Amino acid sequence: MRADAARSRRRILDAACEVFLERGPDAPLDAVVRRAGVGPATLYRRFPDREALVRALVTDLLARLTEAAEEARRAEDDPYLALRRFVHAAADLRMGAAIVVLLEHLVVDGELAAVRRGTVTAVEGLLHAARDAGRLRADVGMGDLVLLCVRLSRPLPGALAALDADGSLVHRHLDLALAGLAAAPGDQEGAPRRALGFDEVIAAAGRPGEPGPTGVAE
Amino acid sequence: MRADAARSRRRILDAACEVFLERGPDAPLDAVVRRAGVGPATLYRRFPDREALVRALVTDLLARLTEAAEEARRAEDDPYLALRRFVHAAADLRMGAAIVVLLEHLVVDGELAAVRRGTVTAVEGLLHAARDAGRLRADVGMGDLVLLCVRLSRPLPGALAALDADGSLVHRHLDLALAGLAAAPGDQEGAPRRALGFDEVIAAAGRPGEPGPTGVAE
DNA sequence: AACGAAGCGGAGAAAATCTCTCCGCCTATT
DNA sequence: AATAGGCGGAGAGATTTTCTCCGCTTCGTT
Repeated sequence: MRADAARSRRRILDAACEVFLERGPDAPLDAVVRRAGVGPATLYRRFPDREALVRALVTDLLARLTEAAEEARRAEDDPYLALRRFVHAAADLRMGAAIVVLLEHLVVDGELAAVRRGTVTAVEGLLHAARDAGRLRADVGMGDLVLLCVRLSRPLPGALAALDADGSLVHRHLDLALAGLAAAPGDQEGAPRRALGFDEVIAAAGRPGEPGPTGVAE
Repeated sequence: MRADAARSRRRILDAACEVFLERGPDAPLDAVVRRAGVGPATLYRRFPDREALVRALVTDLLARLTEAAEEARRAEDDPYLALRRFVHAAADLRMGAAIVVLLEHLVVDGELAAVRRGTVTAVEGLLHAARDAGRLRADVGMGDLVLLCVRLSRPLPGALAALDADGSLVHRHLDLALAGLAAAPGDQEGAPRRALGFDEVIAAAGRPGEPGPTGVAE
C-alpha cells in the first residue's frame, strides 16, 4: 500500500472514531470526510459502504485495546495501578467508539468475535488480578468497567466539549470514578449490588433487531 | 389551558428531553414528534420554533432541579446523603438535557439567567455543606459535579440504552462515582488537582459563536 | 530524473430527510 | 348539546446526504 494511501486511511479512521463518538453511528459520512480533511472519493474508494468503515474501525480499535491491556500489565506491578493505566489508555483510544458502533451496525462474525474475545480476555485478566489483590470492590464486573469507560470517555456534548480539549478532564474524572471502584474501607453508602458482566452488555447490545447488519427500528 | 393541551405539552417536553439527550440539540423536531406520539402540528402550534421549545424545556428542567435540591436538603440530615439524594434526583430528571441544550441554542437572557442562578445556588448549598462536613474531597467543585452528572446521566449510546431501560444502572454508577468523590482515607492514586468551578463550565459552553441564538460553527 | 500507476480532491446529480402548513375530525368544557 | 379549541395526517418545499466521474498530483521505480 502506498504511503499516502495509508496516511489517508488512518486519518479517515481517526476522524470516523471521533465523529461516531460525538454524533452517533448514523452520523453522515460527509462529516467524517470533512473531519479527516480528505475528499469524499477517498473515503468511498477505501470503504465501499458504511459497514466496511465501521468494521475496519472497530477491528483496529480492539487490536489497540488488547495491546494497551498487555502493555499495562507489563508496566505496573500493582494490579490496581495496571488496571488504572489501562483505563486511561482506553480513554485515550476513545474506546467508547468501538462499543457504541460495534453492535449497532455490525454483525459480529467469526473474525470480529475472535478479536473481541482476545480483548475481553486481556482486560478481564487485569480486572481479576486487581480484585484478587483486594484492591477493587468485589461487586465491580467487566460490564461496569466497560460502561464507565464508555460513559466517561465519550466527548462531552456540544459546546461543552471545548472544556476538555486536551483530554485532561477525562483523566481526572476517570480517577475520581476509579477511586469509587477501589476497595473502600466500608462506608459505601449505596451501590453494592451485583457486578455487571460483559456478557450481559453484549446480550443487551445485540437485542434490538436480531443481529442484522443494520438492526434497530425506532 | 385545556387538559388535553397540557398533556400534549408535557409529552412533548419529555420527549424533547430524551431526544436532545440522545441525539444532540440539533436533532430533528420530527424525532421529538414521533417520540411524543403527537402530530407535528401539535408541536409547532405550541412552540413556534426550535428556540421556543428549547427555552421551555430548559426553564422547566431548572425549576425542577431547584425543587429537587431543596427537597434533598430537607429530607436528609447528613449533608453527604443530601447531596447524594439530589444527584440521583437530577439523574432521574435527566439533568444532562438542560446543560446540553442550554448554551448551544439559547441566549441566556435575564429571566433564564435568574432561574439558573437559583438552581446553582441551591446545589452549591448542598455541595458546600457536604464539603464543610468533611464528607467530600476538597478538590471537587461544582463543575466536577455537573460534568459527572451530565456524563453519567446521559443515556447510553445506541442499543446499549436497552441495558438501562429502568434507569437502575445509572443509579448504581452514580453511587460508584460518588464513592470516589467522598472524602477518602488518603490512598487516592491520581486525581487531586484543583476543583472545577461552575463558572468555568459556563464560560466554556458560551464560547463557540458569541452567545448567539444559534452559535456554533464547525 | 523521468515515467507510469495509483491516489487525490472537487463539482454535482440523485435520493433521502427535515421543516412547517392546511384542513377535516374529535374532545374537553359550559 | 353546543361550541371553541385542539388534534393528527398528508404533503410541498427546502435542506442535507450519499456517492460518482474526471482531470490533476504524488509516490515508487527504473
